[in-house]
Amino acid sequence: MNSAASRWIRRLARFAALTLEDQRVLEEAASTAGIRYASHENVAKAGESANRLLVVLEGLLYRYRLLPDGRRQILGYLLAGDMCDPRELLVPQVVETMYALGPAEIVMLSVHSVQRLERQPNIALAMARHAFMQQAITREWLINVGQRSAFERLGHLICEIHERLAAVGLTHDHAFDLPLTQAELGDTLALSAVHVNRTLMELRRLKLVSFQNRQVLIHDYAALQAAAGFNPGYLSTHEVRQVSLENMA
Amino acid sequence: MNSAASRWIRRLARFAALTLEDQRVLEEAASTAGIRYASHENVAKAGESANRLLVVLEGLLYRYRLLPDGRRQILGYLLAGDMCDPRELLVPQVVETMYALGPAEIVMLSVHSVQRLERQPNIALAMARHAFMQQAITREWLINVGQRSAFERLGHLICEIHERLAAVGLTHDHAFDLPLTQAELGDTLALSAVHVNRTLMELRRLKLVSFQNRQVLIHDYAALQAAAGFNPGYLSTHEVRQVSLENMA
DNA sequence: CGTAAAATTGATCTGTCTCAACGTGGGTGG
DNA sequence: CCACCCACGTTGAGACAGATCAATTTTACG
Repeated sequence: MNSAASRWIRRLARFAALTLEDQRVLEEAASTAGIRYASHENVAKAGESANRLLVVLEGLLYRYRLLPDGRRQILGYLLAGDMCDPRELLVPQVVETMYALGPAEIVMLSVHSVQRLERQPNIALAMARHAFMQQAITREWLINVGQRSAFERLGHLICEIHERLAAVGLTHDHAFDLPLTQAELGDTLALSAVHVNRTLMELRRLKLVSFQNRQVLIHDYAALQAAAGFNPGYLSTHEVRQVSLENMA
Repeated sequence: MNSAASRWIRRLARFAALTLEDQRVLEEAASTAGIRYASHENVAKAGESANRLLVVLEGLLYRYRLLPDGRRQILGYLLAGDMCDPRELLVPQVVETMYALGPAEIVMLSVHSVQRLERQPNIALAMARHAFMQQAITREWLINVGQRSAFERLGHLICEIHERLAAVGLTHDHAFDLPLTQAELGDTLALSAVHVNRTLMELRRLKLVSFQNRQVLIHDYAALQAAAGFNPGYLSTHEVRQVSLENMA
């Protein structure tokens, strides 16, 4: 299974068991709708009518909000395999926020196409759980920005991205590509670019992570997780085996 | 219409037109499931199995997360008429976070009961849109905590709560009850209680808002909204008339 | 009334921001 | 193929919003 829809299927399969038929339907949806390649451009602007649902096959998009005076907050990433919440189609008039990106391969599903997908119970369940996880991520970010120090924030974000990319096979031995600027990391974590820089150096100095040439290299994942207070539970909604095991101990 | 379910119905009606039959079904769901009254207590703890859906008929609950060292972030409020996202029932094992409250009147809907509700298309739509709005609120909070000053944050939160309470008839001429402690406001806005206090006094000094005896009094709503950069668009998912009008101008 | 929680006030400290300069690498046009 | 350039990263110094610590007053309530 190495088609364009491969990562998408792989991501959804983490949230519900998908039959071969389900997978075929997903492949078809991905190929029917036009594939678009975009680079450093807004994909969907706030205020447009929301009649297409975005799926990311390759690359990284993010959603952000600009305040009148230029301050910016990045609200979430869509990594390869991620898709928007089907509920966005229930709000006819406006996309609440905007998207931008590095080079990426995306699919815009029509309302009709989404309806067909939702007729497959497993797919519907997987999409709902995936959307639910994205909500959990937003909450985690709120905790991050609200309560954690710059050091913890950055470490936590790196752990999260690592887990999410690992789930679709985009990490190789605790290393992965991250085409983000330090300024963009700053707008994600509500830190100045300067302070992101200093914090990254601190992480490197402590031999936890290095980030150079858009490549993240985690040297000591356990220590990083501990230092950042990272707990991956919120990223998987049904693999709760660890928790159950703990409860039995 | 002044039953216990009144505010709930009123809230949902903002997101989709409800027939009399729909309203009857909601009333029934609210009365069938046991009504519980709780005060300063956790309603649902993280880790419990998620087999009931919470509806708030009266009072104020909030969802929070505690970090190991005692830091706390409040993640969202459930005001009178609000309910949890039906998707929470799709994650069988754990409630991701916890709830706590002031005195409140709540309903715990069974899975069965929720399924019956979702068989009514209008209700299903209203619930989905309501849940979608709650997501939008979380994103707005992320922007709040990430980008805005203490002064703006507090003003923004007050505006938001005012709008949400007004939607269910719990404001009287720009005044409303808010049974929150300054420390709780701090944990909501990621500020120390001391600084919340000082900021509240600043708001009062500027004749924008006063907050005394758990009563909020907005003296100049227009000026407050302007000072806080508040735009209520994210609270209503289908009343987009203003935007349309702007677009035509 | 008494007592504990909440609000208020003052003094001091600090994480992070801002401003400003400088280094660096990769793409582009001459 | 070189020279320039511009976005990005790095470094230093100083400033400030908000935290922390520590009283003191006020309010809610049994």
